[in-house]
Amino acid sequence: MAESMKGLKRTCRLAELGEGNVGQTVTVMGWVQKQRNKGGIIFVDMRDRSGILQVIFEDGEIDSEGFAKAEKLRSEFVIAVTGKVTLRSGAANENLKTGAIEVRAESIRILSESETPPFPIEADSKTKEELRLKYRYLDLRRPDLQNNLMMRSRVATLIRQFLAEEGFLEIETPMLTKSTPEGARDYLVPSRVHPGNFYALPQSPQLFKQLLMCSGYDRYFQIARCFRDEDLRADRQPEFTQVDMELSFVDEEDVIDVNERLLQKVFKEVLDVEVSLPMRRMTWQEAMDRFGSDKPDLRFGMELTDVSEVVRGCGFGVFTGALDQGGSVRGINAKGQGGMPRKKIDALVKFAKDFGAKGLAYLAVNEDGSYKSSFAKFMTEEELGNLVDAMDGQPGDLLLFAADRNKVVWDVLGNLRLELAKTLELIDRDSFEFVWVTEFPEFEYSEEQGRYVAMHHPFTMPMEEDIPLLATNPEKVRARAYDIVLNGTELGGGSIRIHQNDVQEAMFEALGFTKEKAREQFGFLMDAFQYGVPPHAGLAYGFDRLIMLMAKQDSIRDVIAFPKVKDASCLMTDAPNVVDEKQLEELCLDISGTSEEPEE
RNA sequence: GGCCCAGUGGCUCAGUUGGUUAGAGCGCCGCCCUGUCACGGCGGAGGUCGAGGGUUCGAGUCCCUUCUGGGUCGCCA
Repeated sequence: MAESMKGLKRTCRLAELGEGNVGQTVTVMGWVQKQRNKGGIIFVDMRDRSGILQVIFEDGEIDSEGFAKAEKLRSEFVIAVTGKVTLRSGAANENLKTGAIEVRAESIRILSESETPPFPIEADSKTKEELRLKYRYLDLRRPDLQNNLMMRSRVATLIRQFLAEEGFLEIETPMLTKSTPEGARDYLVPSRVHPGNFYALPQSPQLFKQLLMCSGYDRYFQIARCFRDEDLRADRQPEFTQVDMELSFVDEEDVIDVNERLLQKVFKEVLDVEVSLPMRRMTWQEAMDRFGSDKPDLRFGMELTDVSEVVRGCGFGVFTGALDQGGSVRGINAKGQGGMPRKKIDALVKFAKDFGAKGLAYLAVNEDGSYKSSFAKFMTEEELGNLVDAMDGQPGDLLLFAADRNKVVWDVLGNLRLELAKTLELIDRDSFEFVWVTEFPEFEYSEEQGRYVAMHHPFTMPMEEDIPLLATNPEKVRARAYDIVLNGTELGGGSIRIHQNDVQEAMFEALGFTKEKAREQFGFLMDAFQYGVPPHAGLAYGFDRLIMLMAKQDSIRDVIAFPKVKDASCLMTDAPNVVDEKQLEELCLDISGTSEEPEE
């Protein structure tokens, strides 16, 4: 039986009470975490988003009707209790923020009863995510998710506050916009008024924010929802949130400066973590050479070493073959892992193959200075010695080598480095290592499309000295693009934008766009640039990833209220789902070719 | 689309070389208990072993297919 809360007003949240409130009469409301009935005395732990508070019902102190209600309380009932805050006469509970006090109930109302929940509502849940997502509204009651979402709100507020103080304007851009086939797949929305035509949900507000610069808004930001119809990962959802910004009359240093101060403030105020400025920077080339990744995790070492010159001309065909093809031979030194059993090494080889390696050469330096190696027989003692020296191999070390095209070598060793760090527990979970990665390549070659595609996007300004290479040597062009990387995760990225027509045309040409195609897709932007465009630049953060890292979670699902699962469906709402025939007719959509329909 | 992992009472798990009636902890239900807070005591209910097929005298266990969820590669300008 649900009672009304008429005439009652909640005094405060549960865990906002403390020893300073002793003696006050309060009215508290919340969920029953746990009822402990000792016979003539009943303890009830109440829970809300602030925490836990113990309420005590003592026979005689509360009337018999009230005591009877307390007896029937079960987990997740919603109750209102009026009573006096007192110091506990029994032992304090040191595990509880409110552990020194309790509320002695004088009256109680059961505002809502509850079925037994399908899984316990508690921190550090061991329940399968599948079930928790089906009952997400219950999962969201758990303290860890509540803390994550409260942190998320706090960070969003701080970002708004900081950027407003820095002169940024928060401006919204459309959700229903135009499909741009470059990049990720779009989510499409059929138009009823224009049968056969589609809006696209934005992959990012990129073009609109550049137009806002054209319109003179100077400094814009938005906490924007973005959509990409690609497969999910632990850190990828089909809809996600960007902190998106764009600035006029600035260069890299201006963008980096304001963002470093933003991150410093957020980490200080939310986590009490001091981020020292300026943050480290490295070029893309350096990041790849040293860490095999454009988002290096700097919490540990184990850097890559290029041994191409050391092994050139040696007897091992795998090494020399890679060099002959224009590739490289690089290695990492797993310090002290020389005793790694063969089985584990084989697992590493398999791991490497998953990233495109044809194999993984290894050499263990035994304690007596001899070698155990998959390739020693192909090389002379001297060649081996030089190689081990180049890798700083000491007795007890395990040296791992990849030989292939640079891209494969980086990919393999970069991932191997992360894998080893994880299994060898080299990573300090409490440290936050920021780094700006700069001077990305402007293009990468797409085998699938048989042309160069923009690594960032087609409006990214090339480095001035590389502009002449656009037409002749696109793969050598470096972009004025920068990523902010935290602990091996790409937190955000941005670039200086092209604001000159001739450069933009050269870009489109390098990308294989015809004038017509460029006009068709980006005509409005090109037109806008005819009417006075300020030099501008910007950056966008993956907000979910930022919160995930700050909250020390492994998946952005843990910092998103209602996330989707791997196949982009929602276990709670069952979206996406079939729609009425009538809706399809209005949209002139014929789905008879699909086979997803239930059979019977 | 490929590869890997998982699926056994409400939850988390155990279950041997295939062999009686599939177990445990927590939760749930009932009774008892006036200082508990992982409360305690006594009693009890609750299982198509994800689904389908196959091998076998016999399948939770072996084989095939499939579903669900997770990780990852491809993909994600």
